[in-house]
Amino acid sequence: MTPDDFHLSSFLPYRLAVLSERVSRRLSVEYGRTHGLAVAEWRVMVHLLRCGAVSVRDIHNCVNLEKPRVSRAVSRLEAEGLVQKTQGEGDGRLVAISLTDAGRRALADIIPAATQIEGHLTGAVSAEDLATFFRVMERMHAVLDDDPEAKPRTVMDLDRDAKMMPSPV
Amino acid sequence: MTPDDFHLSSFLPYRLAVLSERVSRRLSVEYGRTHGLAVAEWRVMVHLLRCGAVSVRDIHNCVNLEKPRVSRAVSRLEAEGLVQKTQGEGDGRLVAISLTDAGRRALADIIPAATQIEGHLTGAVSAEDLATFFRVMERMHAVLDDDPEAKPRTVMDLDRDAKMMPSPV
DNA sequence: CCAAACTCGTTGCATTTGAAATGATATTGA
DNA sequence: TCAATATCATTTCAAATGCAACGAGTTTGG
Repeated sequence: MTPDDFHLSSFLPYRLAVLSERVSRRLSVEYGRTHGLAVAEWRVMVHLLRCGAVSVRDIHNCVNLEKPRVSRAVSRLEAEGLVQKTQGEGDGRLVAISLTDAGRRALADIIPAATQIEGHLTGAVSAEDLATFFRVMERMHAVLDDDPEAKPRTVMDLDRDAKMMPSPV
Repeated sequence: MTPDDFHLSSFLPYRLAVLSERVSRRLSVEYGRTHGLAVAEWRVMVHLLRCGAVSVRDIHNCVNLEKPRVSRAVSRLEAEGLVQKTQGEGDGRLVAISLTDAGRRALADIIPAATQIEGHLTGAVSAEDLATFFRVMERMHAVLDDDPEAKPRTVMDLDRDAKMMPSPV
């Protein structure tokens, strides 16, 4: 365990960061060039497509973005007419955020391109290896779930992955 | 391929980003709390441990950090006495950056802890699955290598991973 | 009924960030 | 030789980031 044997390029956290950042950048070239979106805005819009009118807090709890970041992303999207904010029904604090038609059109444009990029990446490996890949990712998440020093997963990520886990009693 | 079927939580780039960020954060709790280091500083130091006295450009080319970020990380490390800068020998532009004894001591302290965290993550899966995991990562990198829109890999990452690839003619 | 405690979205503020510009040095080519 | 070009590290500057604080609204408990 000599420190001298330690290589950054074979260190798991580093390798994850490098691949993730590279993939993320490649993707943002796509929706950045075509619609001027940044990562936060992309995540917000995709979430809205599935969940309709939701609050800032809800988005924050689902797509791994800090609250101020969601708030500002929504503001930008509203300024570009891709999203609309309406005062919440019962609770006066909540804001109901939803896609506009223009927003839906933008997504209809971007999602196929995003899916295609994902397809290029996943298409290079067998279905079996890909399944193993995601299983390993889930195992690592599970390790972090048990680590009090790690930040908890969002409900959404947990629910999604938990479906593949043995039911926790 | 209806856009409505699109789930963020099963989208590869998103999943990579979430896991990577979670792992990275967990790790930085470690070296942040014990030695006040940020990610950039950590990467710089680890690189110096292996490569001795090198230039800013060299670090930039190896550890996936923008040049200004390396420059600032080095300044901070120098201010804390973990690193020293000396004027390059032949070329007056270059700066030779190297670890101080205090820097080596700090690494001797941090690396075992970092390795342990990595071990927790990798220990949760079989060696075979882990090998598949890394192989899939390399395949995805290879896809991006062929994509003109993607940012090229650093020499170091490329060399490391290329070793596992069929020799390119 | 109302004050304390909580939750919501936003904003202030200090820090970080990266692209482009800068100043200094090296290299090239005429 | 010496201008033009290239490379190196740093700095500038505008934008992004995230923690903490805030004001507004809601719930709770006495």
